[in-house]
Amino acid sequence: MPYTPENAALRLSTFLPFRLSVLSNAISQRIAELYDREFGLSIWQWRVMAVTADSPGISATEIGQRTQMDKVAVSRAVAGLIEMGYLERRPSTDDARRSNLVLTKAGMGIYELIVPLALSEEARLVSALSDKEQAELGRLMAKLAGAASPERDLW
Amino acid sequence: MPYTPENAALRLSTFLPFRLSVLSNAISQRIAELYDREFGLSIWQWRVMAVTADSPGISATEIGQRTQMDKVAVSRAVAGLIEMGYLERRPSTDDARRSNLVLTKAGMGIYELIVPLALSEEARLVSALSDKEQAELGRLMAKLAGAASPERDLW
DNA sequence: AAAATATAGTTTCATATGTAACTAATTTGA
DNA sequence: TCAAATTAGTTACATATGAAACTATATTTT
Repeated sequence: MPYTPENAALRLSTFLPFRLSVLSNAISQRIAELYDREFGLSIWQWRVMAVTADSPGISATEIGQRTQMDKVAVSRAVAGLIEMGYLERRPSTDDARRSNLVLTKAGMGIYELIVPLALSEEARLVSALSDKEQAELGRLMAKLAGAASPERDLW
Repeated sequence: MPYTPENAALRLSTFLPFRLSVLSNAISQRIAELYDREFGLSIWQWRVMAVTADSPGISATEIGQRTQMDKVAVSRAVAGLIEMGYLERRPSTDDARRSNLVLTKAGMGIYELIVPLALSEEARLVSALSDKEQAELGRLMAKLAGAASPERDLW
C-alpha cells in the first residue's frame, strides 16, 4: 500500500506520549513560574529543596533517587542553593564522601512561602476534576508508570 | 507554628506536577530511543516528521502550532531533517516568506518504518489499562489540559 | 593489608535549548 | 501609495544539560 496522509495512522494529537508530554510541560511551566519569578529557583532547585525539607540530612544520592534527577543535576542544584544561602552542607561523620544536606533558616523560610503557592496551584488544576476523578487519575498514572518503567519505581 | 518535616505538607511523590513530569519523561525517553537509536532522529525531528506526513506542504509556523514547538525549535528540526535528506522545502508561490514542507521519498520511507514501532510501543504501554480506563484517561487529561492552559488548545 | 573495585560527588567538555536580534516579505492604514 | 507594523523564518549569543572523566573515600577480594 502506497503511503498517503490517509493511512499515516499516527496523528500526533492522539498519540499518548505526545499528549502527556505537552500536558506535563504546560503544567510544569505554570508551576515553575511560581518559584522562578518570585524566588529565582529552577525546577531542579525546587525539587531538591522539597525533598530536603521533607528529609533533613539527606544525601545528594538520595535526593537523586527521590527526584529522578541524575547526580550532575543534583550537584548543580545543590551548589546553587548553597550559594543562595538556602541550603547547608554538613560533612557526614561516618562517610567522608557524603554530606548531609539541610535547609538553612532562610531556606526553610522561602520553602514555607512556596509550599502554599504550589499546593494552591495544584488544587486549582485538579479542581477541574471531581474527587473520584482525581483518585482515578492517580490510579491510572500509577498503572502507566508500572508499564513505562517496570524496572524501577517512579515515585 | 515552627517548621518541621511533619508539617511540610508537600511530598513531592504525591504532587501532581511532579508525578506527571516524571511519568511523561519516562515514557518519552522510552519512545525517543526508538527513533534516536535506530534512525538518529531527535524527538523534535520526529514530531516535525509526523505532522508533515500527516499534512504535506505544511509551513513551519503551522508545524509549531501543532507540535507546541517554538519557531526556533521548528527551524532547527527542519534544517536537520533537510540535511539528512528526509524533508524538502518548496517555496510557496503566494507568500515568499513561507515554504511548503514535504517529506522526501527517503523521509516517507523511514516514517513508515517508525510509525508501527511507535504505535506498538504506545499499545504496549496502554495495554496496562482496560479500554474503558484508556478512554477515561484521555478524558481526564483533556480536562486537566483545559485547566492548565485555558487560553489555548493543547492538542 | 594491599590491590582492585565500587561509590559519592564534582568538573570538564560538547551539545541542546531559549531569548533576543535580525532579514526578508507581507499587510495595514493614513 | 508609501511608511509603519506584522509575520515567517534564521542567526547569534548566552545558558542549560548530559556524558564522560576525574578526585576522594569506602568496600571488597585475595
